[in-house]
Amino acid sequence: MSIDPTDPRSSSRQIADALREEIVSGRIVPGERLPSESRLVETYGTASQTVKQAIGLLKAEGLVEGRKGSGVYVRQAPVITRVDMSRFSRSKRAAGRAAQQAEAEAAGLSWKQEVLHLGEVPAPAWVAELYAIAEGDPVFVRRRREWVGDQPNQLADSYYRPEVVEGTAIQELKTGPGGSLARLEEAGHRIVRFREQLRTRMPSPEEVRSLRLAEGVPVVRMRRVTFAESGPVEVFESIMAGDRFEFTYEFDAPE
Amino acid sequence: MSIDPTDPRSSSRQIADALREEIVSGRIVPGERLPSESRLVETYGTASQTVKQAIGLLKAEGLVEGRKGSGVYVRQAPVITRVDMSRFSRSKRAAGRAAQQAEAEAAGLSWKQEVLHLGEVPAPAWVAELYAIAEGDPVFVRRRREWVGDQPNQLADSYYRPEVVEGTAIQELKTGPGGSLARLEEAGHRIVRFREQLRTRMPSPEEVRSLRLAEGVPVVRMRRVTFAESGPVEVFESIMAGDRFEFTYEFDAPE
DNA sequence: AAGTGGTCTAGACCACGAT
DNA sequence: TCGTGGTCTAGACCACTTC
Repeated sequence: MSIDPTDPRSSSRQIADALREEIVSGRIVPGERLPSESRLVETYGTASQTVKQAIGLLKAEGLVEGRKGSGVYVRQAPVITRVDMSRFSRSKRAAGRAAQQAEAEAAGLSWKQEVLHLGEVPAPAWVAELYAIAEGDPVFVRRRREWVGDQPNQLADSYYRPEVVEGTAIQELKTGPGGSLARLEEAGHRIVRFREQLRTRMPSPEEVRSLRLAEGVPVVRMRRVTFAESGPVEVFESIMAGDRFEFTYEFDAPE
Repeated sequence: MSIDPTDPRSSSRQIADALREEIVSGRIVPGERLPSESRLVETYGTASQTVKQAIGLLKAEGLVEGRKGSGVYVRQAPVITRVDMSRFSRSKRAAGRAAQQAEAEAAGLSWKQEVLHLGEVPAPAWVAELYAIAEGDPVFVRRRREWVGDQPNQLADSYYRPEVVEGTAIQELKTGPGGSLARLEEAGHRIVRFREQLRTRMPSPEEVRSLRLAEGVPVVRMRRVTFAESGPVEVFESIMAGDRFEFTYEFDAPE
């Protein structure tokens, strides 16, 4: 229970490893407090900075989180939103409320979308490419933040060609029953196909703030293209809290 | 170009934000060195620890990496492996070499798999559930590490029911042309469907070592079930370097 | 040999939470 | 009021790279 100077691992690493072992073995359970910094300084006989660094390693792994004035706690597993292909089914759309909303409410959690921006912006390069327009050409964007319970879950941007959303509720605060896809279909764009692309990375400080991310939590960037028979009708990008989503895709063996 | 004590941001945060701005604006390009710590101490008039902490923030974001004895450098964008559903196509399998290998070599990079373990192990709970056997029942596992160029890319485990792989090359170091799926089909298990599940999180220290991950790089955990008509014939789990993969799925609009 | 980042010491002060 | 983590100071030593 003390630092071994012959160990090739640094002191802070030895302390971090010992604490991690306490956590993964279940001796300190999620929600429980770690020994206080001063306690750990006594235990290991190092400077307080060394203990702080050890705890910093565990924070960066997403294992613990500090609450100032209170202590360092083992993080609880968050509620996970399971995302799969069925969320776009026409039948769910017909049922009115958005699939994600129904899912959250079934789990006893509230669900809401907060509209952050609504209007025309210059098309980013990747959006322009998909719509075969020039970068900077005007596109209509719906930018919103989704909440599940009292936590922001994702920052989502939907881009449309202006002529496609002209006169539809997609330009309004509320898109109405069935959401934007229902409105697109009403406007004659029969939805036939989706393409989703996923990446992960650490968040920017701005994203940390906006999604209230704990330290050591990555984000997923999802980009989606929604195709009607005529071509892409919706281009979507979302930054999602990496610890609150799981993605499932199922497909037949291709020839 | 100095610390503003009236700014609500901490000193280290102000320094980190200033350096990040230099990076995202392109004034310091990928591969280039940040000003040295002592230089930054002069510039900002803080203690060296404060500069170290600022740089620590940028490391945790995956923006920069330290090379000891040399400096702190802006990270280069790594080579990205694009993973999509076509990698399982029967025609590619028939062509012999694994799809990922062909892709890497087309990009001028070597590709190899290093077999880490081969043999029976007690089934983890999630594997047992998929195979409808008891946790701890024996399953045959192929554990390997995949390299693209000189970098390890993923740690992959494939689990099989022992009677399925009995007498096949799946039990050997080399599974032969077309890989394990080709062998399963030869053994009469016609592959009909796949289900993939993705999550992201920060890596354990063990994973950092094994995948040679830089600080601030998350991992993706992919789980896959491969179905024959009779049911699951391969259960797969991979820990993938989050900065070296992009996942694409395409599917028809479900009813 | 000089410069670099990585780690550590031994303190200090502050804002905040719990009591 | 006291304990807590978060931030900072002003150094030190080491391993390593570069020259």
